[in-house]
Amino acid sequence: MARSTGRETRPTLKTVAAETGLAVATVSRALSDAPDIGAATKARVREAALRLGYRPDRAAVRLRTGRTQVIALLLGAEPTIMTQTAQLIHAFAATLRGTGYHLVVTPVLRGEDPLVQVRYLVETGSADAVILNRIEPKDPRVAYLARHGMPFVTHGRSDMGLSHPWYDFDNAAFARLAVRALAARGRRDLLVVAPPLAQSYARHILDGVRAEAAATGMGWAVLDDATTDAGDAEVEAAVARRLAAGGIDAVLCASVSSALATVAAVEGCGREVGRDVDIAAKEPFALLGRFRRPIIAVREDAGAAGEFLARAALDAIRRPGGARMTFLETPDRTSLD
Amino acid sequence: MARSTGRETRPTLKTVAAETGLAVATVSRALSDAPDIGAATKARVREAALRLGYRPDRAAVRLRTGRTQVIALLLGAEPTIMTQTAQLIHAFAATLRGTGYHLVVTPVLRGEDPLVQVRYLVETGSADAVILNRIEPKDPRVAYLARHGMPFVTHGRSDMGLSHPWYDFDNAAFARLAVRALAARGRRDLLVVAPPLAQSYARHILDGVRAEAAATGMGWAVLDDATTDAGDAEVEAAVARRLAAGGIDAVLCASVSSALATVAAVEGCGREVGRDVDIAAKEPFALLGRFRRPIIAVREDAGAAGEFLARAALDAIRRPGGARMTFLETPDRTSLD
DNA sequence: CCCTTGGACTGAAACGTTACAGGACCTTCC
DNA sequence: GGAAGGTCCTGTAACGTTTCAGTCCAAGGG
Repeated sequence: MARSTGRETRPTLKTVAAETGLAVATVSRALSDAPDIGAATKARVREAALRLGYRPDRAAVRLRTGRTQVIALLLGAEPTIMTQTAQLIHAFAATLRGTGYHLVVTPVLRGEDPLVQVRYLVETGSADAVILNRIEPKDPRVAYLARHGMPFVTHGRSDMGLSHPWYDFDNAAFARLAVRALAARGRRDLLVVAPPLAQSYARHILDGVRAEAAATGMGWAVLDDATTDAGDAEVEAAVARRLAAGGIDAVLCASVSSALATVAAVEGCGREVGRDVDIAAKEPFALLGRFRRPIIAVREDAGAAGEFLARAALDAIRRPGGARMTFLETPDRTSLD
Repeated sequence: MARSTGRETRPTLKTVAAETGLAVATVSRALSDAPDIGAATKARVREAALRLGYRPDRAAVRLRTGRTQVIALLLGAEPTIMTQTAQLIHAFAATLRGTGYHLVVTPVLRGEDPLVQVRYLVETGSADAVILNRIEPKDPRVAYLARHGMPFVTHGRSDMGLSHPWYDFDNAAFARLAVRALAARGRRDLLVVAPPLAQSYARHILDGVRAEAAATGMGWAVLDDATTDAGDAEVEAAVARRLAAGGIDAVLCASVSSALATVAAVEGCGREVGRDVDIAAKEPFALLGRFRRPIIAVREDAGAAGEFLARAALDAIRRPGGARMTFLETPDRTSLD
């Protein structure tokens, strides 16, 4: 029974102008709180706008001012476990509610040049700011966006010496917590399953491990770079080799998937998680930690990242030049679940 | 060193018109392949547009035509495990790439009237179509969108007798697969941990259980509605009570979180998963299945949902009235991992 | 030879805003 | 009394499209 009610046109500035007997320009300036409009007039206009249910037309504003009121979030091609992403998107969008900004999400297609998205955004000017969800070691998108003066914020810190707001999980703190927990269980020989060392976050993990290992007297070794970049099967095989070689009673994993691969490796060698070997891992939900509790889980709060990045993006838009000089500190939300 | 290069204005219809010596209107009509433009002219215009890198201004198109080129995805308040959501968003956005449509994501804020989002979208006309990610039993948003003639598509089927495209995981097939697998392991007495029966998908699960239980001679019971709607702790307690009462050797769970709660309950009673009790659950990743393999996991492919919903939304936009009459069938992507 | 027909193109208006250059009108001050 | 300066408001011109109503010209029919 959805009947379209003929003349059901939504109110514009013109409607409000007619209602108040003022000029369209006056109404516009009154609503944007311009200095040269009388207080009484402003109040009158605001009342009428509210009463009529006036809402500025985004397309018209965008056409006239060039401001898109859009923040674009660029997703990676295909992360293994995507709960962080969902949490991040959710928190990001929630933070944007009520600010007048909309969140547009775009993924990199597999096999696609990662620059096409940012080029599109810059060339068509279809966003006021860009969020790069995950950045690669020498991510060309960072340089491109900086060069073209597009405000942007990254999840993960950039290694390119550019100053822009970023948010990063405190990987060093994660590693310290994990090592401490493993040491508390009496473990003495740690294997670190980290991403390739070229990635800055791998270095932060190692910094944390180094510090806490020294403090607790734990011995440690890192799994070969090449293998950890490959699939879970590679990781499982590599870990199994190390275990077979002996002298390992603890493993620290940077992701849920490598933790699961490690579990498989441990069991493949006929050992038992929690008895012969302890595993510590980073994960977004209390998933591993709840499961029979054999894995020590450190929670990565992607919601905090989303909220932080949203605020940073709004900031970057509002202060086009200056604010981009500030490095924003990583809030330490790391906690042992 | 980001220097703004003075006159760096992007090409418009006017630019192309000047280049080709034609009128702006002609260029516009040529590019939109209107019938009353000569073939030679069209070719000439297209060549020039391509060469100059012309891209229509979305704001201008939107202002003029009312078409927003936006599809809005409405997220629920705060799902427990959000990997499905990420997968869905990813696939959805990927499918939209190259269609000219952008994906805007909005969450319901906690405690907020679920209608405010759809009202906003309808009143400001800021989307051409809406996707409701998860719908409630008598979701008021469905009625609202239908009443206001906004094209929409739902994830999960609606129980309101309205015809619109939807996508749903085949819960009956999931239940059949799960029961069959449990029966194959020699289990005889099943407890079904499902969402409140008012939700249509719970009914589909029970349909599947009923059919396969009859076929395999499995006995079964459903966990109290009220408790499954509550948190994981409630579920754990309720399952523990049932287990203590005896006669249960299998549990079927509709979600990862309830599966984990069930594991906790089983262990809390001093029993062992895989030995005394088998658990089957639905999950988006091969997570539970890989973990020591005590849980029978049925994979829910949210990526397929995202792709399907994106196509359905585009369809609904293109054929405003007609296509909305067709119910779209659920592709059976259910598989045992 | 004129009139119609149709094909190929054009001019101008409109979509809803914002920004710029004024224009009333009232004080204030010399 | 008139100039100067404020305050508060208005008209108009864009922004880049699409669309509607023509215009122009060649071909074809009578």
